[in-house]
Amino acid sequence: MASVIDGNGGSRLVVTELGHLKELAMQLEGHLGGSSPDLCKHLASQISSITDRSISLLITATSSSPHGGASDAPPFIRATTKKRKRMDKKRHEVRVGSAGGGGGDHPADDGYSWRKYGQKEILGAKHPRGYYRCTHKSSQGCAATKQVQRTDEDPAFFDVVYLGDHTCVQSQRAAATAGRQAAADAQAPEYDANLMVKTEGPALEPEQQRRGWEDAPTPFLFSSTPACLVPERSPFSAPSTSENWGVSPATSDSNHVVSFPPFEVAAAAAAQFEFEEVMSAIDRADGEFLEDLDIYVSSFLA
DNA sequence: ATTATTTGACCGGA
DNA sequence: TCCGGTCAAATAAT
Repeated sequence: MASVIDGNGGSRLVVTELGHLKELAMQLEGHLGGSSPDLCKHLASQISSITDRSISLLITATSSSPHGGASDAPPFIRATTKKRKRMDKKRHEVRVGSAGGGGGDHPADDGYSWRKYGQKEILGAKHPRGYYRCTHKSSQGCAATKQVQRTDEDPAFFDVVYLGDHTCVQSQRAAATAGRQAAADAQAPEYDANLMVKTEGPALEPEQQRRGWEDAPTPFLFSSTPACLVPERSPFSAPSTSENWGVSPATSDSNHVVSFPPFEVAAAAAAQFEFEEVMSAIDRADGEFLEDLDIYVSSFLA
């Protein structure tokens, strides 16, 4: 495969960059639990900028096609579309309390900016399901999507299902930043967040699935100190101070509910999810993706 | 003016 | 044909 790709300077560069990306990601993984959050941040930002570069390389390579022009879809796009269709999108399900802890009609903010594009009554469910996509879908082609549905049992809780990848670089930063800000701004004395996280990653290799805090059997409830969920552990969020998410050890026996800002939890979950996405995308990159790229490039040289 | 939400239409898969 | 996901025109918000 390298033979054909080598024929095109731009594509070869992308391949190099992807290799670099994977190397950095593995370094990052190695340092994740470690004692150097600054190094992690540095690695993460490097990954981010290299990804940007690769994307723009690909875009220019695709738009300045010698044949056909921009009118009809290139074979590369067609091939990938087919494959994307075949493979299941990753699904990440979270049960989270409503914003403000009370009976608000929105779930706790997860730091990403979403745009609602639909709502449906769901058979057998008491509440409609809202459909949201990333605000940067048009500007950056971000494919991330989420579905929000009020729980049947308790109207104070929502089931949020995240589908697909966040490819918008800026928003993951914004997630962490806005998150800390929101948590700091909110002076509501107490949130009740009953949180459940379930991740299914059909696109992941088995060996990749046991990485991070999602090792725990899923779904699961946090009934004590959520040490496995503190933001520090997530590669894309900066450390937050303890007063931002004070844990109340005194759990009302009602249901082992832990009190802490739902945002921090949602943001941490989102960041972890994001990291999984990046890792699997990178791993896919040197296999399937490069295969597609090779097909695409071949079509121009044939 | 632009950007977001609402809501019935539309479409594809089971 | 039914269900659920998305589109898009109308409408609201900023």
